Amino acid sequence: MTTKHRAISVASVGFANKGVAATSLEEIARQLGVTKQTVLYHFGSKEGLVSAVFAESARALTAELQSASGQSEPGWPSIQTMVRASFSLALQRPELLGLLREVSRMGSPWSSEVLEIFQPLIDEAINYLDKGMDAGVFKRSDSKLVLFTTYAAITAVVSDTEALRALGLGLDTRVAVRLRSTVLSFLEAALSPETPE
Amino acid sequence: MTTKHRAISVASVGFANKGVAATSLEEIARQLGVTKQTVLYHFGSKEGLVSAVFAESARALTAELQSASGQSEPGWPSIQTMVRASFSLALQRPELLGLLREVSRMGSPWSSEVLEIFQPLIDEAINYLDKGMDAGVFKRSDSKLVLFTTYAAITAVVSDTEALRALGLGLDTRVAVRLRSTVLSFLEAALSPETPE
DNA sequence: GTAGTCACTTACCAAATGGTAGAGACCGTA
DNA sequence: TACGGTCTCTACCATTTGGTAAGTGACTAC
Repeated sequence: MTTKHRAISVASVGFANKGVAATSLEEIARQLGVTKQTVLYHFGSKEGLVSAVFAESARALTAELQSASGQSEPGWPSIQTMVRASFSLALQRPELLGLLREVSRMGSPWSSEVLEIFQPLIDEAINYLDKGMDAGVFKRSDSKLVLFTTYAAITAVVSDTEALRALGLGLDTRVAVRLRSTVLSFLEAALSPETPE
Repeated sequence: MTTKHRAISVASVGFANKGVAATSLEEIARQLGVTKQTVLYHFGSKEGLVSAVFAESARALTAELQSASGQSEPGWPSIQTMVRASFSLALQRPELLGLLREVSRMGSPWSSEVLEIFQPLIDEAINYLDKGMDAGVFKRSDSKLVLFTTYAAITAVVSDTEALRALGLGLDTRVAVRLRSTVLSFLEAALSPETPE
């Protein structure tokens, strides 16, 4: 892997965990085993590195979710598939969701730049839900806020780890599976037209 | 209001919105109309200011929620009361929830210091839910993760405003009410023993 | 063999940051 | 009037930050 690629990878983790402002070029360079100037050589400026990190992460994240979205039938099973994909992403590449949250943050200077990459995926999701509701496959509900709540719960599991710890839980596979069940129950209650029981 | 109090108030907003690292003493002082040294005089160091902000905010937040928790009967109505109180807090003092999330963040240096203030409130909530489940007032479910999901949804509304914007929503009263309904439906589905309908 | 490019270095620099030292203004008390 | 305490200021300081300039070695094309 080239230094440039490694730099993006290392910076992703730093930016996601501590935030962009609190992650210095020197710190990133040290982890790479090169000098700060080498990082600047590859990206021109810190802003250049930040853009590269966000662009690459957004690309990877959409690719991952996009590939999951085409895999199963419309209706409840495909929702399960998407949620499962999101949670396995949360465990395997937590920094992707961490960065998503960093950019979703109030007043983030990169939000417009990055979120427009996600716009198609978001629109697709909302459309999918709304059409499902029109067709009677899903119960009528507030699709945007159902999506937002799901987003919040999933990103929280990688970002709000201290809150999890305060509940006596750590971020591991078992907890992730339990939260996945909770989220799926929420979605089932919000979307399932029959009352199962 | 004294300069010290105003400093805490101004710093709260900065820390909640941009993060502690990205909010400088000079910036805070400028908003107060004093010099940086005046701020340092009152708190000794930036770390001192940070501690004061977190301590004061944690105190205000617990007080607010504590007072709501004693107001209504055990069971479903009291959950409604708590959720309503949280949402009105989100609209009226968003920085309190923003700071809570800042401290819940992975690897936050202040988490232990602050979250232990919340520990009694958290324990009380979990206990409340578990007892309700034992008594059959609530459906048996994963109380900790139900609480965590609710926390995630509520804090997201003040912190992930860019994500809300990407959904075509802004943070206003109407959206907050809609999200509150969504959260309450989730809780009702997770906790209500009878299947209403 | 030499010109050129790529990846990286050392040597600096200006600005911003948190922090210290000391002095002046105000205020109640003796 | 003098005194101690509180609050704020000006004047510095050391460190860290992102960034520039210039150079070195390796590898390639002609």
